[in-house]
Amino acid sequence: MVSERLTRAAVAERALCLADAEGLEAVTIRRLAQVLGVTPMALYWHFKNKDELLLGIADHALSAVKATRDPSDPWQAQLRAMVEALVRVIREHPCLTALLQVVDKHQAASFARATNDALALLGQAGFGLRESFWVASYLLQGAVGLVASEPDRCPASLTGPEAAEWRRQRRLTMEKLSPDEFPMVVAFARTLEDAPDLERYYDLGIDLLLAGVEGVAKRNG
Amino acid sequence: MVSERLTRAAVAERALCLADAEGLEAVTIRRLAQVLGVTPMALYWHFKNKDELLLGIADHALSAVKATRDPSDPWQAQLRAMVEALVRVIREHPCLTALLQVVDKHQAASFARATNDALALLGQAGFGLRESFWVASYLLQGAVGLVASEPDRCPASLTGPEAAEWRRQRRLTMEKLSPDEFPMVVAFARTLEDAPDLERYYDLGIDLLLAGVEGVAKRNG
DNA sequence: ACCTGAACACCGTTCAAGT
DNA sequence: ACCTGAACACCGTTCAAGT
Repeated sequence: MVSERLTRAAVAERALCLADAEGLEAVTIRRLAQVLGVTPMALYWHFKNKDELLLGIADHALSAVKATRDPSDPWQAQLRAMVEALVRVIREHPCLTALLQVVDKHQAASFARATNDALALLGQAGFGLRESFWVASYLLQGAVGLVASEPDRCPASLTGPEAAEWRRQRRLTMEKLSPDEFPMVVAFARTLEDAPDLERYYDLGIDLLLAGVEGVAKRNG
Repeated sequence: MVSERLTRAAVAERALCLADAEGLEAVTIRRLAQVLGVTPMALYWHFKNKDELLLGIADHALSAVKATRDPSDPWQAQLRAMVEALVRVIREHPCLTALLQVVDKHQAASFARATNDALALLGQAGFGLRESFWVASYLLQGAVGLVASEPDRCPASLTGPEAAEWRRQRRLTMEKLSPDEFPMVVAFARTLEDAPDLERYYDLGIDLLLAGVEGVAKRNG
């Protein structure tokens, strides 16, 4: 690998690619150093330890969250635009699902930015500060959960044919369950033959998240 | 440690305790073997590898999910009872938040049981099979997310005083953000002085989850 | 059937040293 | 300021061997 001068940003960018391609567990100090054409210990100059490196990757990835929303729109529409922007970025960088569970997100500037916008909007919706923060967490976790539970998602480390086999095995284990004990699951397994409509999945998911906020907001206001 | 004869269940139980007390990362084959008073390789007789061990722990913990619900109640009430039962168990075993992200849940019998019940109920609510499964995923991820984002939650590895210091540091980093750029976050940080009302947090969270399902169901029906 | 001992290829991290 | 080399205490896992 080419070994130019390292930068925090360059290291984070490479690590992000590696994590999206092969899963977060592929991002080891030693492996990443090898990809960067450098000694493992070189990374410790730019990041205090592995936790800080992971935080740097998350911060780097989350900085791409940009909601195009019209401040004159009602808060519901603006909130939806924010959630859609968030889901879009997490779909582009699936390693964020693992990353956001592992790192202390509140230390990332890009996360503070998004939280701040959400808090402002939820204030308009009639929530107090504490409630707003809880609702914002619900939305973030929901967005992460949607991508993590995306139909047919398999470990990032698998190649194309391996992934197909993985899905087949998954369907088979569900189909082989006792039809007396688990009739609904067995019936559902049969629907897995056809590829799922991902856009419908995400539309429903985002609807669920926002309908939750709107339902609770109405009750409050 | 006492070294009686090992069982799959006994190993899973011990591992669950260790994971809840010190975090899932404390559950290594070697560490667990030491706690059980046995050689690391002994565990490989009962579990094919570490993934299967983690699945066993999750299955063991999830088997405690028992919703007391009245079949004559409307589906909304029954669904709420199920979500409440799920949240209760995850709160009792916080390592489930990490565990359920890592393992292939659909291979766990106790998970199939809960999924089957949820699918039946969501059918009553007017959802098709595929949609029901997506909604069930939303609820599961939501329950996990609620516990994972519980206010003031800190790494399980920290002891009492360490946890307090961790929370103090966390509040300080948020308070020190630029009040011009992040006014809402800085204002929120000040509310962190008082201990949060966890029951209000979980009530709101569960309301959000169910309001989402009810809102989308109404639109469909 | 159930468990051990030794070995292998990995980790993250520290510390002294080089330029 | 930026990076290297050697070393330490950890991992999961295999394989042959013991009872």
